[in-house]
Amino acid sequence: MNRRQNYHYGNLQATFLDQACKILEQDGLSNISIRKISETIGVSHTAFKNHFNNMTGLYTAMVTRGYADLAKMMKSKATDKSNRNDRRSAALLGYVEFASTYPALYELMFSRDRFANNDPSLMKEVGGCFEILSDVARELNWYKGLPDEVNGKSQVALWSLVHGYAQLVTAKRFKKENMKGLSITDILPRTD
Amino acid sequence: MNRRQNYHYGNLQATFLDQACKILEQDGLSNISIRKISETIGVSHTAFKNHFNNMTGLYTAMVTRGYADLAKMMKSKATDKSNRNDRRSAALLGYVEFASTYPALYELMFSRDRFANNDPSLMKEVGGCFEILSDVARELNWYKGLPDEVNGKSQVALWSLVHGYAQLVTAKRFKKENMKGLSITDILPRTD
DNA sequence: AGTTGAAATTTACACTGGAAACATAAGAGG
DNA sequence: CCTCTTATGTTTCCAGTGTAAATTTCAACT
Repeated sequence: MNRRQNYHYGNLQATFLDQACKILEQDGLSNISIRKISETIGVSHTAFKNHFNNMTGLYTAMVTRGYADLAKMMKSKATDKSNRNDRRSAALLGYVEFASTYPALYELMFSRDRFANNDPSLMKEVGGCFEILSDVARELNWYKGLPDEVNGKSQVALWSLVHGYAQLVTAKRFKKENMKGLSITDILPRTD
Repeated sequence: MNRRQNYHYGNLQATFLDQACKILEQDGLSNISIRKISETIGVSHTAFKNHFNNMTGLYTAMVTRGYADLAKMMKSKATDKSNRNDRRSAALLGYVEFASTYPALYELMFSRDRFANNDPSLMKEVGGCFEILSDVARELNWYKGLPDEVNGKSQVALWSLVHGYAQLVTAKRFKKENMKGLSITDILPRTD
């Protein structure tokens, strides 16, 4: 592994994916480039084509891993909590922390024309995140009058709220005086 | 105006801005290019430098106009409504309609490293949008226990909800069966 | 040992944004 | 009317981008 005496590299796929995510956060979504990534690894700028077909393919892989990590972040924050209330708070805090830690990747994950939206493994990871949020939404039990299983209002509302909050915070769109000590759990509608 | 017999164009600034927004929606945020815009206008690809210094300058102008139009859209939908309840619903529906009509511009408006976040005229327009939403939030009167003027919880919550909803809808992240006949006004928390 | 196929390189190309020097037009002031 | 100045476009050039095609390397299998 990783010897690279002369030619072949050894697991370039994983290395490239790692480095791509690193440079993405360093330089921002609009300044990332394949040649830069390749150069820092020490490999020709066309080597990635064997592993990711395209720039689109690379982006798709990055986004896929992003959603997987997002799900992990939500779960890991929730594991050591004892009661339900703390668990769902933890999941939401994990969501926002992910976006704050990897803002450029988060921006990529919700960009419109860079990656393959219909990629099967990506759809699976997105579904995983949606499941977690759906569980939280079910526990929150908004819109008591209607069965959530039918229309999914709560899921839509919760994901909208947490995604909007996460992106607006990372984009610094809120005034400072409005954000003092505020967190995502503070703006959830009351459930009583 | 617009004669362009030989050299000078005549209000190239406005023309360039219009065409840039048009091509942005046609080709998507990651496929826009100055040369393409200039070519369709019939002008050299460096002519825009006199009006917008940079690509960043052009993006900043586009985003500024985007926020201005967003405010207009919210206001125009609300004018012909008689009661307060309909007016705030209309503003929110206008917000979502803007994002749905100009999804690429909306994506640009919330991107992180393309335009000058601290541009004065941009900040003014952003402030205008925030004001409208703040008014709606005040009328919604969530979090009755606390004075909204102090901590701005309602403002943060409302903008998070409507922005998240708008972007997730335009990015087609929700399952179809969850969206049947659903609109932004349906997922507002109850105020009773 | 020879063959085969995956993995990486080299080369070439069309496209991008930007800098710099130049060309043109319009207006101001004599 | 003439010059000077300034704004506005053009030309030319350059570094940097992603991608396609041909080529080279190397590991693994018969």
